[in-house]
Amino acid sequence: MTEKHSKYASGCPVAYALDIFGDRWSLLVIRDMAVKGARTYGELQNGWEGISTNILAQRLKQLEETGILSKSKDPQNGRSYIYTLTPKGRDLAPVLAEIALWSARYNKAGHAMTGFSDKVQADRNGVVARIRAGKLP
Amino acid sequence: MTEKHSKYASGCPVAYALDIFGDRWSLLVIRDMAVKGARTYGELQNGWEGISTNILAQRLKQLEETGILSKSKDPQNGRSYIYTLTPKGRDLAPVLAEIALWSARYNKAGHAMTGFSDKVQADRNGVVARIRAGKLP
DNA sequence: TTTAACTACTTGCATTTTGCAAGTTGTGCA
DNA sequence: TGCACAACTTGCAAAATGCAAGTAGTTAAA
Repeated sequence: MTEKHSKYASGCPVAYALDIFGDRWSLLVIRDMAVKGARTYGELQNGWEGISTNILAQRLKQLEETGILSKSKDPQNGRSYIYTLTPKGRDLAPVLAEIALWSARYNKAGHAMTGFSDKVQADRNGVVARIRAGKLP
Repeated sequence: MTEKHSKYASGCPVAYALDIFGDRWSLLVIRDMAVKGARTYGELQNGWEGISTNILAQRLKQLEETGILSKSKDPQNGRSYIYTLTPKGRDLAPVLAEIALWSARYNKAGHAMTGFSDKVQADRNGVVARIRAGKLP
């Protein structure tokens, strides 16, 4: 990471948020943790389409620095770490939910993965509440 | 533009959305149009912190291609064009609103600009409805 | 108790994207 | 006819990204 983020801070709430997750991968990392329950580096890396390992490491570091997630040693497995969303990270649930609703409306092509869109369409508030509580949607 | 978007399409709704506005500037362009009523190239360029002119042109083109906005000649001024959000673009209002709510909660530093956060906090659904209707929040 | 395998990264380098400054095109106005 | 405005385009340097390979600490097997 060369920059410390917040190059563009302007006081605008949208700009503040985009400073933190306004890139290609950050929200996907958050989604994988919130929606799919990914907790380790390996789960995040092999979870999907394919983020480069160096970019994943960089994003995890940034997201930790900005308080979206925290990192701790796995008590069960000494060679593994566990990444967990903080309340600040889990509170992005409504953002994920609204994005999913929007995509469900306009992406007529296949909606695959976890059926997250379906869940949100069926019970948006329940999904948000569960993620906020640290549970799977 | 070198890429035609959708490099990462995976069927996931979040990934679909990020293909369209998952970068540093797209959502800020949409915000300026939806929240601040920006309609011309010049208004978008001088609106804020400073997007490069070539990047702005590229983003407008991509957003037009993906159906978020449309471009037409200004009947009042032959040397100007008018950019307008489509329904697909205006339907991003809930995403903007939730981002603003999240930022209002976690960005203790100054919230400036239009007071969008305040409006959303006071009347989220009203703000969303007005943007969806093509009006200012 | 060496050896292999796992897990989480780093490093180097080529490619792509971004940002900045300057230039171009097509009106409209004096 | 000349100048200014509005919307871009172009060229190039800087930064971010992607890919492949390598490193470090830990565990588990031989």
